Amino acid sequence: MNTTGVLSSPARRQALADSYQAPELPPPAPELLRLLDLPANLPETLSIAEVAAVTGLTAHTLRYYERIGLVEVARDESGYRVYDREALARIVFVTRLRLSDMPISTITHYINLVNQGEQTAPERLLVMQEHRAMIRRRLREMSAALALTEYKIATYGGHCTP
Amino acid sequence: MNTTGVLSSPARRQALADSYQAPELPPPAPELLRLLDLPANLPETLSIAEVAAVTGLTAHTLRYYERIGLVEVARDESGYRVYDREALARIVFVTRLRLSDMPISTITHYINLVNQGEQTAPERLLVMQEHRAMIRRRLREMSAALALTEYKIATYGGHCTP
DNA sequence: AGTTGCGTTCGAGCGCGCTCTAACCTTTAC
DNA sequence: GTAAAGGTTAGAGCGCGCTCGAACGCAACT
Repeated sequence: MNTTGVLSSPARRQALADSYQAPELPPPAPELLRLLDLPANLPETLSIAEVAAVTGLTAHTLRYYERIGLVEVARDESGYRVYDREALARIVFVTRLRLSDMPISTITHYINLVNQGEQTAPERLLVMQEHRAMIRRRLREMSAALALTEYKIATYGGHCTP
Repeated sequence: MNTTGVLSSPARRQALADSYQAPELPPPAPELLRLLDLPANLPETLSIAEVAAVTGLTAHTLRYYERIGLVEVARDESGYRVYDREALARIVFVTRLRLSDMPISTITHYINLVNQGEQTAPERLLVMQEHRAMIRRRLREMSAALALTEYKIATYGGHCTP
């Protein structure tokens, strides 16, 4: 039973699904890109299906993220998850880091530092600086691979010699 | 017994290892970057350890790549692998594609097309065009993640809200 | 001749990041 | 009332890309 009046009604679910496009699974990256600028007209709290709809993650993955301690999610009287703005922000943050291939272990470490308070700021800075170096390296590698791919396309098939 | 005179002597192995830096495993990406411009003074044929030294892959991985059909490698009289220039080029090519996160199944498919001859050029082109689109998407995602990381660094730690 | 080290094959194992199943409960629609 | 749709947990399973172990062979050095 829902006495708070904030849980998802079918109409609301439908509206959310419509306004953010139902996630079609084969190409997952486009809807993940939406994360980089989330719509501002979101309700105060969201159900797990709604978070899944706006983030492009599956409900399974959201439960998994909670299980491994990446986010804490409140429950209603029936035990259903209730994602508030903070929880959603955390999910979005984690998803962005995942998009740049930060290992979950590193994200967990970083979030543990955050939970420990402000005195861990220097170590957090270090984590992010290392991550920046990794991203830059990967950007270089991907750019080189893009050049190779462009070359292959330009030569229309070509052979297996680089 | 080695009657060809091309197999690795300890001195040659040493020289190769010296001239290309022994691979130190914790950060694997730097030596993989070397692949993007291989040194030109390579011998005609290489042993598996030598290929490992110049590519940064492990001998285990090289055997694995051969096992799954990504490359064919000749043997000497004792059954040892002998990598000629063509095999090395293939390994380098595969490694570049892997660096851009092309799945091994796609690489296998592409290489099968190459082995089937010139009439598969159109399909190969398609494969590469799709791969290019994937690389471009990933470059955008990584750039966005870089921006987030720079922001975190600029605000020195910050919170878990993006 | 013996030791050391690089090579071979086959097959199992592993770490990561999900992904799914089973069994069960709550809410909503008809 | 009943069925459908969505939620819960705990735990197993999976696909990928290696990675490693075992048992053995060959080669070079001393």
